[in-house]
Amino acid sequence: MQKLVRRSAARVTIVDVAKAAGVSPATVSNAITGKKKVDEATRSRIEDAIGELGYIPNAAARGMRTGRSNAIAIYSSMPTGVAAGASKLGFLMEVAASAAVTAMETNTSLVLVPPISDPSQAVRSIAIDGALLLEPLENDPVLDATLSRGIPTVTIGAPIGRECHHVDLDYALMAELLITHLIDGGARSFPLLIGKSRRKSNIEFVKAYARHADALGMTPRILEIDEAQAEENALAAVANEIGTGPVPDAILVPIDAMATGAMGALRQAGLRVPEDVRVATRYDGVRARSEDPQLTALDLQLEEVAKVATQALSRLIEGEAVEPRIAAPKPTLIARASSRAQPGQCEP
Amino acid sequence: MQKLVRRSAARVTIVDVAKAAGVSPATVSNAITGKKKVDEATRSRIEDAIGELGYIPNAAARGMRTGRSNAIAIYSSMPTGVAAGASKLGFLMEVAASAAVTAMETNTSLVLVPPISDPSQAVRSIAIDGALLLEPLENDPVLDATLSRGIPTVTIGAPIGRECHHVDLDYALMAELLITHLIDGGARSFPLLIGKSRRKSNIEFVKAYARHADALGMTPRILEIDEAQAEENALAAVANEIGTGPVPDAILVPIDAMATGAMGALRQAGLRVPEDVRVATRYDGVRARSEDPQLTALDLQLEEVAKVATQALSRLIEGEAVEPRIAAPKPTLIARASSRAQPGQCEP
DNA sequence: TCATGCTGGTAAAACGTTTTTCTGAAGCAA
DNA sequence: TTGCTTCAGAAAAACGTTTTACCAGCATGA
Repeated sequence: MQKLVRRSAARVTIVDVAKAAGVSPATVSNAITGKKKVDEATRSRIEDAIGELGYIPNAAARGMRTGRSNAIAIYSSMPTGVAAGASKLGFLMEVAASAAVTAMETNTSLVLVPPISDPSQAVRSIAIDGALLLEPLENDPVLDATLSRGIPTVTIGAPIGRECHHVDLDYALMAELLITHLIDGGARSFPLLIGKSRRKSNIEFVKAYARHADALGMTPRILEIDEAQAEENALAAVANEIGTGPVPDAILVPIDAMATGAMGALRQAGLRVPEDVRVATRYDGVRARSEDPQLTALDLQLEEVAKVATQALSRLIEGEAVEPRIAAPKPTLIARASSRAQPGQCEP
Repeated sequence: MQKLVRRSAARVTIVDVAKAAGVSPATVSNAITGKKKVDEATRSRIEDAIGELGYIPNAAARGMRTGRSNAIAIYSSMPTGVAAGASKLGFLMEVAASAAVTAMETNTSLVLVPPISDPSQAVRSIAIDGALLLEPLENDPVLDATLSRGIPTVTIGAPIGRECHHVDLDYALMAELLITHLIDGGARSFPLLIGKSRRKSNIEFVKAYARHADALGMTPRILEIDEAQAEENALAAVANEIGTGPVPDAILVPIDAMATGAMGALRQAGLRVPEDVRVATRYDGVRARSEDPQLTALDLQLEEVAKVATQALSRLIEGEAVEPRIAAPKPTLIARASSRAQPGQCEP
């Protein structure tokens, strides 16, 4: 079995090109970057030489001189239990895909930083011009790291207790859409399963839920779950909820990994969805769609969200003035079988 | 509305640290990288100084000197119609997620290169030590670019007509699993919808299909579709197929975007799945799971595939000898409603 | 005593660009 | 002629590391 061997490609540098074209390296640089005018004749000689020799600028050297890397990173401080999950897809990857496409428009590449290990470590020693950060925590360590290093940062979802450019996801509206949908369908007694970490999304959902519960005269049941083992913990919490009190007529469970767990608990208890209990979640990912029945969720327009975030980051990197708050597109409801209204449940 | 302003963080360099610790920059470098022994006392002085000053090595400068960037890129030459699609997820992102996690284990970050625009351009001017490439084409331009630059490359799925390290996805087995599943369920007349690009996956599926058709005495119907508009083209092709000939009892459509199109065509024709026509696809992504009924597909174990690919690339970058062919984990069938056997279809 | 080797360290070169500063030539007006 | 400006380009500095070559001191062994 033959081994392939690595070619040790005696690198061709800008001085090789300069020699071949009979000019100085500075002129070659100017011809390439277009920062200074070079004569048409010399430019074409240079371009010929470049083609001839197959010259490719050394990105590291360029980056060292200019202080730019033409790369941005995307981070999530969500534990892998949520961010990854069954097929490692989800929120982070969906945003990343769109961000990568948008970044490429300004000749920037996107570095994917998986949500593991020491985040401040992950920020060090990666050459990036800026960072996108998903759903920051209060005192988010990644945000600490990027901001203290002076790296332009845009968070997706507002940060808590500090200033940072962010795309302001309208969590209040998300909660409103889901809660009124459940109520409109007849739900009168439904708990909220939510992450216990201090994130804007969790906080806003709790707030909206509490408000509606109050207006409805419903005893609020807020089950706060550790996101690290989202699915298992949610399953246990729902099983416990069902076992101890009256069976709820619906469950609001924004985080999709927890929704999977909740569905599991309902199945185990022999409860039918949506006939006995109706379920709604927030993120319309692979989990929501592959449940049986499929879960009602929101179209968060993540593609657009990622796009505006990336564009804002781009401008920030260029040193342009950017409003700290960037509006996000409005989410819309995707009603699916899991929350279909049940006849006879509709009166208050 | 207040504007946030970028801090111009007067960078602290290795010579600042050296001065503070009363040693030379070389010694600081040695202390950090551990490449040469430095006395315990001096090392701790250096570490104190680093902490004090908040020194962070400049990745670009380091990269320029060492020729390493500690980053790998992942490319796909699939057109966006397939690689991206409805929610921009899929094959590429699933592999990317796992690759990112694996890469991080060797302190390497992963650069996500979206499948757009000029691929050879995308390879230039990104500082990477190696590349992963999904399902290469014959004469793949990305592969041309990386190999000609001497960038260590591992493809996922074998390349065609040239040598390159690759994880050898067992397309023949994939085809076998799906085809025998359909046949075992009673299918006797089913076309193959496949991409027309020259990729190992397409070629192997055609080969296996032809072989089975021959053994079965079935007239082979191979519909080759342009992957660029996969969903629309597949819909049209299936609509045409149904309209012109006898209605098939199944459809084999490996590429998930095409499966979505096929399902659409069947719906429009008023044909039921699986009662009238049974459907099976290959990649078990969001498309397969969100169809109604959900599509039979394969568990390709992409997480593991990405892991072994990334590890092999890692070794390649380190200059270790790596076998050109890396075995992939075996795919398994995930039978779902879309291909459920129909009573009365089982006799030949 | 001398050669030898080890240890912990330094000075300086090197990496490949971009940027700053400088220069010579040409053009033009007074 | 002189002085001033513009232009295309060159020389050299600079970016922040790592690496190479070297050195002084000290121990070791013959």
